[in-house]
Formats: sequence, structure tokens, C-alpha cells
Amino acid sequence: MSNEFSLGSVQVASTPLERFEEYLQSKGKRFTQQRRILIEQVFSHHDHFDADDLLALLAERVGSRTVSRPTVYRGLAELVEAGLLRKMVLGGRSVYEHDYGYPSHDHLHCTECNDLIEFHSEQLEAIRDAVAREHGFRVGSHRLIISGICQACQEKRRRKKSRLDRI
Amino acid sequence: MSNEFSLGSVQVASTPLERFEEYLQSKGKRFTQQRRILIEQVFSHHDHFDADDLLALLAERVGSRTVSRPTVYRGLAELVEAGLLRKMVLGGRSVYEHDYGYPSHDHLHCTECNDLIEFHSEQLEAIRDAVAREHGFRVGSHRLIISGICQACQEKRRRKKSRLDRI
DNA sequence: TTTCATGCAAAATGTTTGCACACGA
DNA sequence: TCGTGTGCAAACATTTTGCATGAAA
Repeated sequence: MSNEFSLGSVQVASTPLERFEEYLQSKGKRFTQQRRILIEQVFSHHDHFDADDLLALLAERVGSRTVSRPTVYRGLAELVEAGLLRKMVLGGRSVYEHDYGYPSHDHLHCTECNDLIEFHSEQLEAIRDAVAREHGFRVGSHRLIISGICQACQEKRRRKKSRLDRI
Repeated sequence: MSNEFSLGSVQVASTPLERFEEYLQSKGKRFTQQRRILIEQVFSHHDHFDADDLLALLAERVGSRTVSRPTVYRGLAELVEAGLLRKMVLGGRSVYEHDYGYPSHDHLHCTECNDLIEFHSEQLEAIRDAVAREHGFRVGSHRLIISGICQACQEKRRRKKSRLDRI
């Protein structure tokens, strides 16, 4: 897929781990076992997750020490502050995704299966800046979530419906 | 103000109260004192509010019976379900605003004074629909919040800064 | 006179905090 | 060693729920 709304890519000089170490250093914080486990787990694959998802994944990692709930929350806050993760609130819980080294984007949110589909739009950013200029507003960030039903769930519904119709 | 991003207006046949009564009727629900007080308070003026704001306003209404916290929450949910209010989550709490009879819009959110500035953009809706079409996604709604610092707060900062500079 | 609605208190949810102990630099 | 980080338990803030009582229709 490479069209108007596809995500580009971002070049970064250092790995998330390296960047996190720099951040910790700059703040006089220590690079502990828990912080290492957290960043390894979080950047082992790209997806959207909340604190509970992360806790569950960590619990599966047999052998290695686990990370407690408070430390997971504290760690996520640090990763956001370090610019490595981006946080959004969806249905009353905080959902995180990669930020560092990942192109800026917005989301389609399927209210049926809870899936998040990413897209990017330059035009959207242009509108954002135009609206802000109009109001003398200094933009920090923006968040657009389009809610609805994804293609897969629409098809699921259609199948279910035609099955009912046949009875 | 009447430009690209200003809000139009919406014509509606009935008042919020009338519409609420219809909704209650259709659901076999009763038009109680509490529901009357709630809708009167909520539609007495246009702004953004959360459950606590509403509870505080209700507490000020001397004389008239007050409405309990659970009933306020239940009532707000009903008003959203009835299409009278729109709900959004901002900083961990639910914020409500008029929906019925009020034009669709998005928000600039000042992270300094917490103010919400409304704007409308046809272009944004066009982008939303184009992205959705691209993904075979059926749009239910969307929510765009642009976070940053409003003009007034920027000026406040500037004044504070120059005051410090003079020392 | 039958439901449905309310208020109270308690529970649930997601997240944060105080504190004693553990550990990285 | 020193001071930061951790885990535990408890606190927290917001919202929801069970249930006995109260009030619409």
C-alpha cells in the first residue's frame, strides 16, 4: 500500500534502547533490570497495548524476573516522557504505541473488534495548522480518531445476517 | 466571526425537552422530577461540563430538590443515548456538550487553562470520508482534538516572562 | 398498584502513592 | 556507600451497581 494515506518512514540514529539510556542519564536515573525488561518487551514488536496487555506479556516471559504493576505504570509514563511512546485514551483506558522512529499518524477505531488502523494525512495537518493560525493557537499535538466499523467486521455482520435470513 | 472554520447553525423542530420526552416515551421510561431538573440545567446555557460541574451547579439551585450523584451519571448517559449530549474523554474525566440542535464541530484544547475552542471544517470531513473509503471502513463518528496553548495563555506567559526579564 | 427511578452505600475500575527494603552507580 | 527504584498494600478518583424505598403512570 502506497497512496495518499499510507505511512512513510522515519530515519533515526539510535535504537529505542539507546535513546532511553540517554534519557535516563540526562535525568540522573538508573538503568535497572525492570526498565530493561520493559523497553525490550515494548519494542519487541509494533502494536497498540495498554498496561494490562503489557503486564500479561511480561507474565508469560518465564524465567526472567517479572515487573510489578506500579513499576509498569511508572515505566510507561517514563517512556512517554522520553518520547519513545505515545499515549492515547480509548474507552476509559490508556493505550500506548511506538512514537520514536515511527511516523506520525492518526487512527480508525473499530468499535466492534477494537482494532486500530493507522493512517497519515498531510492535508489533515494543513487543516490543523490553518485552524490554529486562525485562533492564534500554538499547536502542541493533535489526535484524530475516526470511530466506526472495519471492513472485516462489516463482512462478519453481513454473513451473520444472511445466515439468519436463510432460516 | 464567519469564515472557513466558523460553526454554522442547525434548525431543529423541537426543543431538547420535547425531544427528551419523546425519547423517554419510546423507551417506556418516566419523566421524573430529577430528569426534568437535569435537562433544564444542562440546556440552560451552552458550555462544556463534567459530572462534577453539573453536580455543583445543581447544588447551587436552592429550594429545588437536588439530584444525587448516581442519578446524574445515569441521566448523562441517557442524554447521550437520546442524542441530546455528546461525550468526550479529556484528561481522565468525561466531558459533555450539547449535541442536539448544535452544529458538528471539533476542538482546540488549551492544556494551560483547559479551555475548549470549537471549530468546524468541511475539509476535515472530506478527509475522514476519503480515508474511510480507502479502508472499506464505515464511519460512525470522529473526534479531533488539537492540543496546545491558546492565545490568551500565550500572552499571559509572555507577560510573565518579560516581568521576570525586567528583574 | 405496578413498575420504574432514586438515593444510599458499597463495589468496581484504572491508576497512583507511601513506605520499607533492594539494588545500581 | 548512597540515593534511587521496586514491590507491596493501601489510597485514589471516577464511575457503576445492588438494593430498599419512593414516586410516576
